[in-house]
Amino acid sequence: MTMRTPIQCSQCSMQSICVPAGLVPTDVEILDKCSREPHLFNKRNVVFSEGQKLNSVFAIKSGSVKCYTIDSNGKQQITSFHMVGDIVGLESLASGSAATYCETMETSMLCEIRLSKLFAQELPKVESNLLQLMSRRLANCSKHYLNVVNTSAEQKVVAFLLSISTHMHQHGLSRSEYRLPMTRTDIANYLGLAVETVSRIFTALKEQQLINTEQSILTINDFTALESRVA
Amino acid sequence: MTMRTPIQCSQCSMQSICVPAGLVPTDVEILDKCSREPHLFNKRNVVFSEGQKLNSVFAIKSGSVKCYTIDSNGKQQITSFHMVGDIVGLESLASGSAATYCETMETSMLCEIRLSKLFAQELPKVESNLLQLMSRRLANCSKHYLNVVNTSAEQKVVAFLLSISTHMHQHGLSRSEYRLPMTRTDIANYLGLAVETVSRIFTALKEQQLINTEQSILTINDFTALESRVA
DNA sequence: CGACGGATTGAGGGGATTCAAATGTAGTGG
DNA sequence: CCACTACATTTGAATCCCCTCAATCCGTCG
Repeated sequence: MTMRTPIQCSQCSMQSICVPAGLVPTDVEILDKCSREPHLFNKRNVVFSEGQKLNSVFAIKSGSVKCYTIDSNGKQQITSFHMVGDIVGLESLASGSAATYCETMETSMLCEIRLSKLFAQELPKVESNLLQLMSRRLANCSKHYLNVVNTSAEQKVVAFLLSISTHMHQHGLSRSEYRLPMTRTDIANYLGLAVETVSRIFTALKEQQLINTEQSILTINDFTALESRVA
Repeated sequence: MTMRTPIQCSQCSMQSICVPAGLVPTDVEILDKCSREPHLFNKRNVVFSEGQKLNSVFAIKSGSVKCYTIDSNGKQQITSFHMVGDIVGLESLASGSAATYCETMETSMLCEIRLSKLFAQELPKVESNLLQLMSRRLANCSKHYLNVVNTSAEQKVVAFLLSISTHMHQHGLSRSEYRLPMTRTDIANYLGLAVETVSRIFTALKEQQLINTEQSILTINDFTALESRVA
Protein backbone atom coordinates (compact mmCIF):
# COMPACT_ATOMS: atom_id res chain seq x y z
CA MET A 1 0.00 0.00 0.00
CA THR A 2 1.61 3.20 -1.19
CA MET A 3 0.87 6.80 -0.36
CA ARG A 4 0.17 9.32 -3.03
CA THR A 5 -0.19 13.03 -3.21
CA PRO A 6 -3.59 13.83 -1.68
CA ILE A 7 -6.37 14.60 -4.12
CA GLN A 8 -9.17 16.52 -2.53
CA CYS A 9 -12.84 15.89 -3.17
CA SER A 10 -13.08 19.35 -4.63
CA GLN A 11 -10.71 18.28 -7.40
CA CYS A 12 -11.81 14.70 -7.80
CA SER A 13 -13.11 13.29 -11.07
CA MET A 14 -15.74 11.27 -9.24
CA GLN A 15 -17.23 14.30 -7.59
CA SER A 16 -20.49 14.21 -9.49
CA ILE A 17 -21.32 10.59 -8.74
CA CYS A 18 -19.81 10.25 -5.29
CA VAL A 19 -20.88 11.39 -1.86
CA PRO A 20 -20.16 15.09 -2.51
CA ALA A 21 -22.65 15.23 -5.41
CA GLY A 22 -24.68 18.39 -5.21
CA LEU A 23 -22.87 19.83 -2.25
CA VAL A 24 -22.00 23.48 -2.16
CA PRO A 25 -18.24 24.23 -2.24
CA THR A 26 -18.01 25.06 1.45
CA ASP A 27 -19.58 21.69 2.29
CA VAL A 28 -17.17 19.90 0.00
CA GLU A 29 -14.38 21.41 2.04
CA ILE A 30 -15.85 19.89 5.16
CA LEU A 31 -16.12 16.58 3.36
CA ASP A 32 -12.46 16.79 2.43
CA LYS A 33 -11.56 16.80 6.07
CA CYS A 34 -13.52 13.57 6.53
CA SER A 35 -11.97 11.62 3.72
CA ARG A 36 -8.48 10.30 3.56
CA GLU A 37 -6.34 10.83 0.55
CA PRO A 38 -6.77 8.07 -2.04
CA HIS A 39 -4.64 5.01 -1.40
CA LEU A 40 -3.03 2.82 -3.97
CA PHE A 41 -3.62 -0.88 -3.36
CA ASN A 42 -1.69 -3.62 -5.04
CA LYS A 43 -3.40 -6.57 -6.69
CA ARG A 44 -5.05 -8.97 -4.24
CA ASN A 45 -4.83 -6.59 -1.33
CA VAL A 46 -7.52 -6.87 1.29
CA VAL A 47 -9.25 -3.51 1.75
CA PHE A 48 -11.31 -4.69 4.68
CA SER A 49 -12.24 -8.02 6.25
CA GLU A 50 -15.60 -9.43 7.19
CA GLY A 51 -16.58 -8.51 10.72
CA GLN A 52 -14.04 -5.77 11.16
CA LYS A 53 -15.16 -2.45 12.60
CA LEU A 54 -16.03 -0.27 9.65
CA ASN A 55 -17.55 3.17 9.58
CA SER A 56 -16.25 4.14 6.18
CA VAL A 57 -17.21 3.63 2.60
CA PHE A 58 -14.68 3.46 -0.22
CA ALA A 59 -14.92 5.16 -3.59
CA ILE A 60 -13.13 3.33 -6.39
CA LYS A 61 -11.16 5.88 -8.36
CA SER A 62 -9.46 3.24 -10.50
CA GLY A 63 -9.21 -0.51 -10.59
CA SER A 64 -11.70 -3.00 -9.24
CA VAL A 65 -12.52 -5.09 -6.18
CA LYS A 66 -14.50 -8.17 -5.31
CA CYS A 67 -16.56 -8.59 -2.16
CA TYR A 68 -17.03 -12.04 -0.76
CA THR A 69 -17.93 -14.01 2.32
CA ILE A 70 -16.43 -17.25 3.53
CA ASP A 71 -18.91 -19.88 4.66
CA SER A 72 -18.51 -22.39 7.45
CA ASN A 73 -16.80 -24.82 5.09
CA GLY A 74 -14.21 -22.23 4.18
CA LYS A 75 -15.66 -21.77 0.73
CA GLN A 76 -15.46 -18.29 -0.72
CA GLN A 77 -18.66 -16.87 -2.18
CA ILE A 78 -18.40 -13.66 -4.14
CA THR A 79 -21.32 -11.32 -3.50
CA SER A 80 -20.37 -8.45 -5.76
CA PHE A 81 -17.80 -6.95 -8.08
CA HIS A 82 -17.12 -3.24 -8.05
CA MET A 83 -15.35 -1.21 -10.68
CA VAL A 84 -14.32 2.35 -11.25
CA GLY A 85 -16.94 4.79 -10.05
CA ASP A 86 -18.53 2.47 -7.49
CA ILE A 87 -18.91 3.04 -3.78
CA VAL A 88 -18.09 -0.01 -1.63
CA GLY A 89 -19.17 -0.75 1.91
CA LEU A 90 -22.71 0.63 2.00
CA GLU A 91 -24.16 -2.63 3.33
CA SER A 92 -21.91 -2.39 6.38
CA LEU A 93 -23.20 0.98 7.46
CA ALA A 94 -26.06 -0.32 9.61
CA SER A 95 -24.04 -2.70 11.74
CA GLY A 96 -20.85 -0.69 11.83
CA SER A 97 -18.89 -3.78 10.85
CA ALA A 98 -17.99 -5.12 7.43
CA ALA A 99 -20.52 -7.58 5.98
CA THR A 100 -17.98 -9.04 3.55
CA TYR A 101 -14.34 -9.19 2.69
CA CYS A 102 -13.21 -6.71 0.09
CA GLU A 103 -10.18 -7.45 -2.04
CA THR A 104 -8.65 -5.69 -5.03
CA MET A 105 -8.51 -7.69 -8.24
CA GLU A 106 -5.87 -5.43 -9.73
CA THR A 107 -3.85 -2.39 -8.75
CA SER A 108 -6.51 0.03 -7.60
CA MET A 109 -6.91 3.44 -6.11
CA LEU A 110 -9.52 3.75 -3.41
CA CYS A 111 -10.68 6.77 -1.48
CA GLU A 112 -11.86 6.18 2.06
CA ILE A 113 -14.72 8.33 3.29
CA ARG A 114 -15.13 8.24 7.06
CA LEU A 115 -18.84 8.42 7.69
CA SER A 116 -18.70 8.74 11.44
CA LYS A 117 -16.85 12.02 11.05
CA LEU A 118 -19.10 13.04 8.22
CA PHE A 119 -22.36 12.46 10.08
CA ALA A 120 -21.09 14.57 12.93
CA GLN A 121 -21.03 17.54 10.54
CA GLU A 122 -24.78 17.36 9.97
CA LEU A 123 -24.81 17.90 6.26
CA PRO A 124 -28.30 16.79 5.23
CA LYS A 125 -27.32 16.73 1.57
CA VAL A 126 -24.67 14.12 2.28
CA GLU A 127 -27.15 11.79 3.92
CA SER A 128 -29.63 12.13 1.10
CA ASN A 129 -26.83 11.42 -1.37
CA LEU A 130 -26.05 8.26 0.54
CA LEU A 131 -29.72 7.34 0.49
CA GLN A 132 -29.70 7.75 -3.27
CA LEU A 133 -26.58 5.64 -3.68
CA MET A 134 -27.94 2.94 -1.46
CA SER A 135 -31.35 2.83 -3.03
CA ARG A 136 -29.73 2.50 -6.43
CA ARG A 137 -27.60 -0.34 -5.12
CA LEU A 138 -30.69 -2.08 -3.82
CA ALA A 139 -32.26 -1.80 -7.24
CA ASN A 140 -29.07 -3.17 -8.83
CA CYS A 141 -29.01 -5.95 -6.32
CA SER A 142 -32.42 -7.25 -7.31
CA LYS A 143 -31.55 -6.78 -10.95
CA HIS A 144 -28.58 -9.04 -10.52
CA TYR A 145 -30.78 -11.42 -8.61
CA LEU A 146 -33.06 -11.63 -11.61
CA ASN A 147 -30.08 -12.58 -13.75
CA VAL A 148 -29.07 -15.40 -11.48
CA VAL A 149 -32.43 -16.91 -10.70
CA ASN A 150 -34.41 -18.81 -13.25
CA THR A 151 -32.15 -18.39 -16.25
CA SER A 152 -29.86 -20.68 -18.16
CA ALA A 153 -26.09 -20.60 -17.70
CA GLU A 154 -25.69 -18.82 -21.02
CA GLN A 155 -28.17 -16.13 -20.04
CA LYS A 156 -26.33 -15.55 -16.79
CA VAL A 157 -22.99 -15.10 -18.51
CA VAL A 158 -24.36 -12.89 -21.27
CA ALA A 159 -26.28 -10.73 -18.79
CA PHE A 160 -23.11 -10.44 -16.75
CA LEU A 161 -21.03 -9.27 -19.70
CA LEU A 162 -23.71 -6.79 -20.76
CA SER A 163 -24.05 -5.37 -17.27
CA ILE A 164 -20.35 -4.63 -17.15
CA SER A 165 -20.58 -3.11 -20.58
CA THR A 166 -23.34 -0.81 -19.36
CA HIS A 167 -21.32 0.17 -16.32
CA MET A 168 -18.28 0.99 -18.46
CA HIS A 169 -20.39 3.03 -20.82
CA GLN A 170 -21.92 4.99 -17.94
CA HIS A 171 -18.44 5.95 -16.87
CA GLY A 172 -17.31 7.20 -20.22
CA LEU A 173 -15.41 4.10 -21.27
CA SER A 174 -15.94 1.87 -24.27
CA ARG A 175 -18.91 -0.41 -23.93
CA SER A 176 -17.75 -2.78 -26.65
CA GLU A 177 -14.20 -3.39 -25.47
CA TYR A 178 -13.07 -3.62 -21.91
CA ARG A 179 -10.84 -5.56 -19.58
CA LEU A 180 -12.35 -8.26 -17.41
CA PRO A 181 -10.40 -7.89 -14.18
CA MET A 182 -11.74 -11.09 -12.65
CA THR A 183 -10.83 -14.68 -13.41
CA ARG A 184 -13.23 -17.19 -14.94
CA THR A 185 -13.30 -18.88 -11.58
CA ASP A 186 -14.49 -15.65 -9.99
CA ILE A 187 -17.17 -15.18 -12.63
CA ALA A 188 -18.34 -18.74 -12.13
CA ASN A 189 -18.40 -18.30 -8.37
CA TYR A 190 -20.34 -15.06 -8.66
CA LEU A 191 -22.93 -16.52 -11.03
CA GLY A 192 -23.25 -19.83 -9.25
CA LEU A 193 -21.84 -21.88 -12.11
CA ALA A 194 -18.93 -24.26 -12.59
CA VAL A 195 -15.77 -22.80 -14.10
CA GLU A 196 -15.95 -25.27 -16.92
CA THR A 197 -19.45 -24.15 -17.79
CA VAL A 198 -18.36 -20.52 -17.99
CA SER A 199 -15.41 -21.43 -20.14
CA ARG A 200 -17.57 -23.46 -22.50
CA ILE A 201 -20.01 -20.59 -22.87
CA PHE A 202 -17.20 -18.14 -23.67
CA THR A 203 -15.91 -20.40 -26.41
CA ALA A 204 -19.42 -20.98 -27.76
CA LEU A 205 -20.02 -17.22 -27.93
CA LYS A 206 -16.67 -16.75 -29.65
CA GLU A 207 -17.50 -19.45 -32.22
CA GLN A 208 -20.69 -17.56 -32.98
CA GLN A 209 -18.66 -14.36 -33.47
CA LEU A 210 -20.67 -12.58 -30.78
CA ILE A 211 -17.66 -11.80 -28.63
CA ASN A 212 -13.89 -12.05 -28.69
CA THR A 213 -11.37 -12.50 -25.93
CA GLU A 214 -7.69 -11.78 -26.00
CA GLN A 215 -6.08 -12.27 -22.65
CA SER A 216 -8.42 -10.45 -20.31
CA ILE A 217 -9.65 -8.02 -22.97
CA LEU A 218 -13.22 -8.68 -23.98
CA THR A 219 -14.71 -7.40 -27.21
CA ILE A 220 -18.42 -7.42 -27.88
CA ASN A 221 -19.16 -7.76 -31.59
CA ASP A 222 -22.93 -8.07 -31.68
CA PHE A 223 -24.95 -6.33 -29.01
CA THR A 224 -28.35 -7.01 -30.50
CA ALA A 225 -27.66 -10.72 -30.74
CA LEU A 226 -26.45 -10.84 -27.16
CA GLU A 227 -29.37 -8.82 -25.88
CA SER A 228 -31.80 -11.14 -27.61
CA ARG A 229 -30.31 -14.02 -25.63
CA VAL A 230 -31.17 -12.58 -22.25
CA ALA A 231 -34.73 -11.60 -23.16
CA MET B 1 -59.40 -1.37 0.18
CA THR B 2 -61.08 -0.39 3.43
CA MET B 3 -60.49 2.53 5.73
CA ARG B 4 -59.82 2.06 9.40
CA THR B 5 -59.59 4.27 12.41
CA PRO B 6 -56.28 6.10 12.09
CA ILE B 7 -53.45 4.84 14.25
CA GLN B 8 -50.75 7.40 14.77
CA CYS B 9 -47.04 6.65 14.70
CA SER B 10 -46.90 7.70 18.31
CA GLN B 11 -49.15 4.79 19.24
CA CYS B 12 -47.93 2.27 16.70
CA SER B 13 -46.51 -1.10 17.69
CA MET B 14 -43.86 -0.86 14.99
CA GLN B 15 -42.52 2.39 16.33
CA SER B 16 -39.21 0.98 17.49
CA ILE B 17 -38.29 -0.70 14.19
CA CYS B 18 -39.87 1.71 11.75
CA VAL B 19 -38.90 5.13 10.48
CA PRO B 20 -39.72 6.93 13.77
CA ALA B 21 -37.19 4.86 15.73
CA GLY B 22 -35.28 7.06 18.10
CA LEU B 23 -37.19 10.21 17.33
CA VAL B 24 -38.16 12.56 20.09
CA PRO B 25 -41.93 12.82 20.66
CA THR B 26 -42.27 16.19 18.98
CA ASP B 27 -40.63 14.79 15.86
CA VAL B 28 -42.93 11.79 15.87
CA GLU B 29 -45.80 14.22 15.72
CA ILE B 30 -44.36 15.74 12.59
CA LEU B 31 -43.95 12.26 11.16
CA ASP B 32 -47.59 11.53 11.90
CA LYS B 33 -48.58 14.34 9.59
CA CYS B 34 -46.53 12.75 6.80
CA SER B 35 -47.96 9.26 7.03
CA ARG B 36 -51.39 8.19 6.06
CA GLU B 37 -53.50 6.11 8.38
CA PRO B 38 -52.93 2.39 7.88
CA HIS B 39 -54.97 0.85 5.10
CA LEU B 40 -56.47 -2.59 5.03
CA PHE B 41 -55.80 -4.42 1.80
CA ASN B 42 -57.61 -7.55 0.71
CA LYS B 43 -55.79 -10.63 -0.51
CA ARG B 44 -54.14 -10.17 -3.91
CA ASN B 45 -54.48 -6.42 -3.92
CA VAL B 46 -51.84 -4.46 -5.77
CA VAL B 47 -50.22 -1.93 -3.44
CA PHE B 48 -48.19 -0.33 -6.20
CA SER B 49 -47.19 -1.17 -9.76
CA GLU B 50 -43.81 -1.23 -11.42
CA GLY B 51 -42.93 2.11 -12.92
CA GLN B 52 -45.55 4.12 -11.12
CA LYS B 53 -44.56 7.35 -9.44
CA LEU B 54 -43.70 6.49 -5.86
CA ASN B 55 -42.27 8.67 -3.14
CA SER B 56 -43.52 6.62 -0.24
CA VAL B 57 -42.47 3.54 1.62
CA PHE B 58 -44.93 1.16 3.25
CA ALA B 59 -44.67 -0.37 6.69
CA ILE B 60 -46.35 -3.75 7.04
CA LYS B 61 -48.34 -3.72 10.25
CA SER B 62 -49.91 -7.10 9.56
CA GLY B 63 -50.06 -9.57 6.70
CA SER B 64 -47.52 -10.01 3.92
CA VAL B 65 -46.72 -8.95 0.38
CA LYS B 66 -44.67 -10.14 -2.55
CA CYS B 67 -42.66 -7.89 -4.84
CA TYR B 68 -42.14 -8.98 -8.42
CA THR B 69 -41.25 -7.81 -11.86
CA ILE B 70 -42.67 -8.99 -15.15
CA ASP B 71 -40.12 -9.67 -17.88
CA SER B 72 -40.47 -9.11 -21.60
CA ASN B 73 -42.05 -12.55 -21.99
CA GLY B 74 -44.72 -11.71 -19.47
CA LYS B 75 -43.23 -14.04 -16.90
CA GLN B 76 -43.51 -12.97 -13.29
CA GLN B 77 -40.34 -13.07 -11.23
CA ILE B 78 -40.66 -12.57 -7.49
CA THR B 79 -37.82 -10.50 -6.08
CA SER B 80 -38.79 -10.46 -2.42
CA PHE B 81 -41.34 -11.39 0.18
CA HIS B 82 -42.14 -9.04 3.03
CA MET B 83 -43.89 -9.86 6.25
CA VAL B 84 -45.02 -8.09 9.38
CA GLY B 85 -42.48 -5.50 10.51
CA ASP B 86 -40.89 -4.95 7.12
CA ILE B 87 -40.61 -1.72 5.19
CA VAL B 88 -41.40 -1.99 1.48
CA GLY B 89 -40.38 0.33 -1.33
CA LEU B 90 -36.89 1.38 -0.27
CA GLU B 91 -35.37 0.41 -3.61
CA SER B 92 -37.69 2.84 -5.39
CA LEU B 93 -36.49 5.84 -3.45
CA ALA B 94 -33.66 6.79 -5.79
CA SER B 95 -35.65 6.85 -9.00
CA GLY B 96 -38.92 8.08 -7.53
CA SER B 97 -40.75 5.30 -9.33
CA ALA B 98 -41.54 1.77 -8.21
CA ALA B 99 -38.92 -0.82 -9.17
CA THR B 100 -41.37 -3.71 -8.79
CA TYR B 101 -44.98 -4.60 -8.41
CA CYS B 102 -46.12 -5.09 -4.84
CA GLU B 103 -49.08 -7.32 -4.10
CA THR B 104 -50.61 -8.57 -0.86
CA MET B 105 -50.61 -12.34 -0.36
CA GLU B 106 -53.28 -12.15 2.32
CA THR B 107 -55.40 -9.55 4.04
CA SER B 108 -52.82 -7.01 5.20
CA MET B 109 -52.57 -3.69 6.90
CA LEU B 110 -50.01 -1.31 5.43
CA CYS B 111 -48.99 2.12 6.56
CA GLU B 112 -47.89 4.55 3.87
CA ILE B 113 -45.11 6.96 4.80
CA ARG B 114 -44.79 9.83 2.36
CA LEU B 115 -41.11 10.55 2.14
CA SER B 116 -41.33 13.66 0.02
CA LYS B 117 -43.27 15.37 2.78
CA LEU B 118 -40.99 13.90 5.37
CA PHE B 119 -37.75 15.09 3.80
CA ALA B 120 -39.16 18.60 3.62
CA GLN B 121 -39.25 18.62 7.42
CA GLU B 122 -35.49 18.20 7.68
CA LEU B 123 -35.41 15.68 10.46
CA PRO B 124 -31.86 14.33 10.31
CA LYS B 125 -32.74 11.41 12.56
CA VAL B 126 -35.33 10.21 10.05
CA GLU B 127 -32.81 10.11 7.26
CA SER B 128 -30.30 8.23 9.32
CA ASN B 129 -33.03 5.76 10.30
CA LEU B 130 -33.75 5.23 6.64
CA LEU B 131 -30.05 4.74 6.00
CA GLN B 132 -30.03 2.08 8.70
CA LEU B 133 -33.07 0.33 7.27
CA MET B 134 -31.67 0.38 3.79
CA SER B 135 -28.23 -0.78 4.77
CA ARG B 136 -29.78 -3.68 6.62
CA ARG B 137 -31.85 -4.53 3.56
CA LEU B 138 -28.72 -4.50 1.43
CA ALA B 139 -27.12 -6.94 3.83
CA ASN B 140 -30.24 -9.14 3.73
CA CYS B 141 -30.26 -8.94 -0.02
CA SER B 142 -26.80 -10.41 -0.37
CA LYS B 143 -27.61 -12.98 2.29
CA HIS B 144 -30.54 -14.14 0.23
CA TYR B 145 -28.30 -14.12 -2.78
CA LEU B 146 -25.95 -16.50 -1.02
CA ASN B 147 -28.86 -18.86 -0.47
CA VAL B 148 -29.82 -18.91 -4.09
CA VAL B 149 -26.42 -19.14 -5.70
CA ASN B 150 -24.31 -22.22 -5.52
CA THR B 151 -26.53 -24.37 -3.36
CA SER B 152 -28.68 -27.40 -4.01
CA ALA B 153 -32.45 -27.14 -4.26
CA GLU B 154 -32.82 -28.61 -0.79
CA GLN B 155 -30.45 -26.06 0.70
CA LYS B 156 -32.37 -23.25 -0.92
CA VAL B 157 -35.67 -24.41 0.51
CA VAL B 158 -34.27 -25.10 3.97
CA ALA B 159 -32.50 -21.75 4.09
CA PHE B 160 -35.72 -20.09 3.00
CA LEU B 161 -37.74 -21.71 5.77
CA LEU B 162 -35.11 -20.86 8.36
CA SER B 163 -34.90 -17.24 7.25
CA ILE B 164 -38.64 -16.83 7.73
CA SER B 165 -38.33 -18.51 11.09
CA THR B 166 -35.68 -16.00 12.11
CA HIS B 167 -37.81 -13.11 10.93
CA MET B 168 -40.80 -14.36 12.92
CA HIS B 169 -38.68 -14.81 15.99
CA GLN B 170 -37.30 -11.29 15.69
CA HIS B 171 -40.83 -9.98 15.75
CA GLY B 172 -41.89 -11.82 18.85
CA LEU B 173 -43.67 -14.67 17.08
CA SER B 174 -42.99 -18.38 17.27
CA ARG B 175 -39.96 -19.45 15.30
CA SER B 176 -40.98 -23.11 15.19
CA GLU B 177 -44.55 -22.72 13.97
CA TYR B 178 -45.77 -20.13 11.51
CA ARG B 179 -48.01 -19.66 8.54
CA LEU B 180 -46.50 -19.65 5.08
CA PRO B 181 -48.56 -16.98 3.31
CA MET B 182 -47.20 -17.77 -0.14
CA THR B 183 -47.99 -20.68 -2.45
CA ARG B 184 -45.48 -23.35 -3.40
CA THR B 185 -45.47 -21.82 -6.85
CA ASP B 186 -44.39 -18.50 -5.35
CA ILE B 187 -41.66 -20.14 -3.29
CA ALA B 188 -40.41 -21.96 -6.36
CA ASN B 189 -40.45 -18.79 -8.42
CA TYR B 190 -38.59 -16.89 -5.71
CA LEU B 191 -35.91 -19.55 -5.33
CA GLY B 192 -35.54 -20.25 -9.02
CA LEU B 193 -36.84 -23.82 -8.78
CA ALA B 194 -39.69 -25.80 -10.32
CA VAL B 195 -42.84 -26.14 -8.22
CA GLU B 196 -42.52 -29.89 -8.33
CA THR B 197 -39.02 -29.72 -6.93
CA VAL B 198 -40.17 -27.60 -4.00
CA SER B 199 -43.03 -29.95 -3.32
CA ARG B 200 -40.76 -32.98 -3.43
CA ILE B 201 -38.38 -31.37 -0.97
CA PHE B 202 -41.21 -30.55 1.42
CA THR B 203 -42.35 -34.17 1.42
CA ALA B 204 -38.81 -35.41 1.83
CA LEU B 205 -38.29 -33.15 4.85
CA LYS B 206 -41.59 -34.33 6.29
CA GLU B 207 -40.62 -37.99 5.84
CA GLN B 208 -37.45 -37.24 7.79
CA GLN B 209 -39.55 -35.68 10.57
CA LEU B 210 -37.67 -32.41 10.23
CA ILE B 211 -40.77 -30.36 9.47
CA ASN B 212 -44.52 -30.72 9.31
CA THR B 213 -47.10 -28.96 7.21
CA GLU B 214 -50.78 -28.72 7.82
CA GLN B 215 -52.47 -26.49 5.32
CA SER B 216 -50.27 -23.44 5.23
CA ILE B 217 -49.03 -23.90 8.79
CA LEU B 218 -45.43 -24.95 8.92
CA THR B 219 -43.88 -26.58 11.96
CA ILE B 220 -40.15 -26.97 12.38
CA ASN B 221 -39.29 -30.04 14.47
CA ASP B 222 -35.52 -30.13 14.30
CA PHE B 223 -33.62 -26.89 13.95
CA THR B 224 -30.16 -28.35 14.37
CA ALA B 225 -30.75 -30.91 11.66
CA LEU B 226 -32.08 -28.26 9.29
CA GLU B 227 -29.24 -25.89 10.05
CA SER B 228 -26.71 -28.62 9.36
CA ARG B 229 -28.17 -28.97 5.88
CA VAL B 230 -27.46 -25.41 4.85
CA ALA B 231 -23.94 -25.35 6.23
C1' DC C 1 -72.08 -31.15 -6.00
C1' DG C 2 -68.96 -29.68 -9.43
C1' DA C 3 -65.30 -26.57 -10.67
C1' DC C 4 -61.12 -24.45 -9.92
C1' DG C 5 -56.52 -23.60 -8.33
C1' DG C 6 -52.90 -25.45 -5.59
C1' DA C 7 -50.17 -29.47 -4.21
C1' DT C 8 -48.34 -33.90 -4.94
C1' DT C 9 -46.31 -37.86 -7.31
C1' DG C 10 -44.25 -40.40 -11.28
C1' DA C 11 -41.49 -41.02 -15.56
C1' DG C 12 -38.24 -39.36 -18.75
C1' DG C 13 -34.96 -36.08 -20.76
C1' DG C 14 -31.53 -32.47 -20.76
C1' DG C 15 -28.47 -29.05 -19.07
C1' DA C 16 -25.01 -28.30 -15.83
C1' DT C 17 -21.76 -30.48 -12.72
C1' DT C 18 -18.05 -33.41 -11.64
C1' DC C 19 -13.96 -35.77 -12.67
C1' DA C 20 -9.92 -35.91 -15.42
C1' DA C 21 -6.35 -34.27 -18.35
C1' DA C 22 -4.11 -31.10 -21.48
C1' DT C 23 -2.84 -26.52 -22.68
C1' DG C 24 -1.84 -21.76 -21.86
C1' DT C 25 -0.26 -17.93 -18.98
C1' DA C 26 1.91 -15.53 -15.28
C1' DG C 27 5.08 -15.19 -11.60
C1' DT C 28 9.46 -16.76 -9.18
C1' DG C 29 14.05 -17.55 -8.38
C1' DG C 30 18.39 -19.28 -9.98
C1' DC D 1 16.95 -14.70 -19.48
C1' DC D 2 15.03 -18.95 -18.97
C1' DA D 3 13.67 -22.94 -16.50
C1' DC D 4 10.39 -24.07 -13.24
C1' DT D 5 6.24 -23.80 -10.80
C1' DA D 6 1.71 -22.51 -9.82
C1' DC D 7 -2.35 -21.16 -11.42
C1' DA D 8 -5.91 -20.15 -15.00
C1' DT D 9 -8.24 -21.82 -18.95
C1' DT D 10 -9.91 -25.09 -22.02
C1' DT D 11 -11.77 -29.48 -23.63
C1' DG D 12 -13.72 -34.19 -23.17
C1' DA D 13 -16.59 -37.89 -21.07
C1' DA D 14 -19.78 -39.55 -17.74
C1' DT D 15 -22.99 -38.69 -14.17
C1' DC D 16 -26.56 -36.58 -11.72
C1' DC D 17 -29.72 -33.25 -10.26
C1' DC D 18 -33.43 -30.70 -11.56
C1' DC D 19 -36.83 -29.58 -15.07
C1' DT D 20 -40.60 -30.71 -18.07
C1' DC D 21 -44.62 -33.14 -19.08
C1' DA D 22 -48.51 -35.60 -17.40
C1' DA D 23 -51.79 -37.36 -14.23
C1' DT D 24 -53.85 -37.44 -9.73
C1' DC D 25 -55.13 -35.70 -5.33
C1' DC D 26 -56.73 -32.26 -2.16
C1' DG D 27 -58.97 -28.11 -0.21
C1' DT D 28 -61.88 -24.11 -1.16
C1' DC D 29 -65.55 -21.73 -2.90
C1' DG D 30 -69.34 -20.71 -5.76
